[in-house]
Order: sequence, then C-alpha cells, then structure tokens
Amino acid sequence: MRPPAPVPDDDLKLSAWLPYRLFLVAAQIARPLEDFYGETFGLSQAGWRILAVIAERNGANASEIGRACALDPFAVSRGIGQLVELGFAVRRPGRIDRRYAAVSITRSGRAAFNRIAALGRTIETRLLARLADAERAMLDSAVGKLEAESARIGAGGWRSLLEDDGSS
Amino acid sequence: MRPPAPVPDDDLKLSAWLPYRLFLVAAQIARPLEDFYGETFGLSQAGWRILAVIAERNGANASEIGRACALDPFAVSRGIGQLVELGFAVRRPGRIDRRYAAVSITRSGRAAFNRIAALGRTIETRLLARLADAERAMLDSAVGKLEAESARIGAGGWRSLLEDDGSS
DNA sequence: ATGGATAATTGCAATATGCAAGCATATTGC
DNA sequence: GCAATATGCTTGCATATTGCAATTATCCAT
Repeated sequence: MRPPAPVPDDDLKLSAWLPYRLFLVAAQIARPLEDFYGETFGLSQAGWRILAVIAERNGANASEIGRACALDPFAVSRGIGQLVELGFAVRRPGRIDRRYAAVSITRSGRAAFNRIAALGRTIETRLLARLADAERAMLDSAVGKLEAESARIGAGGWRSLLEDDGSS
Repeated sequence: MRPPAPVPDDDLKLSAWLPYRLFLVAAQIARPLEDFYGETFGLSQAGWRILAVIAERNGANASEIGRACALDPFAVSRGIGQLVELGFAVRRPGRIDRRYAAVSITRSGRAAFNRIAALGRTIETRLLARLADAERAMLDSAVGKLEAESARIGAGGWRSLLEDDGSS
C-alpha cells in the first residue's frame, strides 16, 4: 500500500543552502557594526547606508540615494530626516528643479562616517584575512556574478521562478 | 591655513564593501522566496526557518532550533506558535525532561516544506548556473571560512573590534 | 520539601514598516 | 497664460515586528 518513502523528502538542508549561508554571514557581520553606530550615534541601518552614499556622492537627491543603497522612497525620506536631526546632513532644494532636494553631508556627518567606515574596514579586513589572495580574487568575481543573477531573480518575483527550468 | 585634504576621507565605497555586497545578494535572493511562502502559506521568515529545521531534525526542542537557525528564544517560541496554528507542527512535552517541548513536523507541514524547498533549490540552481565548477567549489570553501570568521566577529561585539589590529 | 536553576511562553511597550493621502514643484495641453 | 496632470518627496496612521521583563512549568540538589 505505502511506497517505501511515503514522503518525497526533498531534504534541503538549511545549513548547506547557499542563500541561507550568505544571509547568516551577512547578518553576523552586520550586527557589531549596527550596534556600534546605533549606540554611538543613534543611527539606524537606513541612516548609515544613506550617510555612506552621501559621503561618496555629496548632494545626491533622494531617488539617487534610494537606487544606490536599495531603499524605498519612504525609508530614504525617514533616513535623511534622521541624519538631519543628528546634524549629519542638510537638505537644500535643487537649483534647477526644486522638487529634487540635494542632500549634503556635514562636517560632523563626515566625522561620524569616517569612524564607522574605519570599523567597517576592520571587519572586512578580518574577514578577508582568512582567505588566500587567489581566493579573494575569485570570491570577488563570484560575488559579482551572484549580484547580477540575484538582481534578475529579485526582479522577476517568485511566479517567474516556478515556470523556470533553471536553464538560461 | 587649510590642509589640502581637510577631511581624511576614508572612502569606504558601500557598493564595493564585501559585507554590504553579501547582504544585498542575500536580501535579493530571499525576497521572492519570502513572498512565496508568505502569500501561499502565511508563513513568516522565522516560521520558514523553523520549519526547515524540524523537517531535518524532527522532534527538536526550542533551544536546538534556535541554535540551528540563529533565532533568539522569543522568536523561536512565536515561530513555533505560528507553525502550530497553521497545522504545520505540533508541540509535545519532552519524555525525559518535560521542560523541553519536542516540536514535530506534521504531514501538511512537510508538504509545505517540500514546496518551499523546491523553489529554494530552483533559486540556488539559477544562482550557481552562472559559475564554473571550480568557482563553485571555491565559493563553497570561501563561504565556509567566512562563516567561521563571521561567527567570531559576531560573538566579540564591536568593542573588541576597535582594539583589534586585524592580525590573529 | 524547598530554594534555586533552566526551558519556554506571554504581555506590553517601543520600534519599524507598508501604504494612502498630502504638499510642493514642474510640465503639458489648450 | 493657466488649469490639468505628472513627479519627487514627505507625512500620518494602521499594522506588524521586536526587545525585554515578568511568568509558568519543570527539574535538580540538598
């Protein structure tokens, strides 16, 4: 009556599933940094990302910021609000089109950024210290490919994945 | 009066910083899967992770589950509650020590797991399809090393990172 | 027995998030 | 010109999530 294996048991092992492994690594790495900028500056994750964006591209508008750090417009707006409250950024109406507000980093914003970035680089250095040079290079290029493919996957939604045979 | 570079500008580029890149890849990959199990079964992320754990280690207790999928006891408890409500798991008091409740997956829980796992494996396959065999092997071992080091980093907290020169 | 430990849960306050509606500015059609 | 529409961004509010104190139930040592 019963087949030998009554349940197919597709046996996906969470701990061996690449997306989950990446997620865990990213989460564990991010935590001490978040604790640092949270406790030290009262900065949220969105706030930190936006600070990093305007540190690099001073005067960016909200849309550019959102694109650069994968935040929706609401999160960007609130994050900028937080930075302004903390004195880390200022909003000024755009010169040509005043709907676009240019967000600029302040002196103390850059000071905070530099301290956070220093810790961030320490973390990255410690991570990479475990890898050989060849591994580092390969990891870099592999992550680049994963970025490209994950963007496609993320854009399609799950419905498109079900109709997908995996070959492309 | 002013030095040529008034601000040191440690220039950490978010888009080139490995932890951020990993985070983005993980987040983009996870989204369609989350949408799927959220819309289809009303499952939260914690619920899904716990389901995956008990699919593999049926009858695990809450502490084991928490350790296996990096969730704090509160999240585990609530996640199990969700699974029980959905009819995907049952709690039964432990036989030897009744403080530990053994959580078992139900038939319909396993059915749901199998459907989610199938999509998960599709995603993983699509991701890895872009990589050569050698790259896949290298990525696997590199991620293993990152897991080990990120666990150390996560455990230490940010204070220990500041006193750290990066060599160990 | 009983005091203290441990595993797990619950309640509640704080926080974050999603989304509709709003405001200001720019552009288009007439 | 100037109403009508579009765009960029913000705000308010309802809902979900999270963190943590307090609680319950059980076990263990004396």
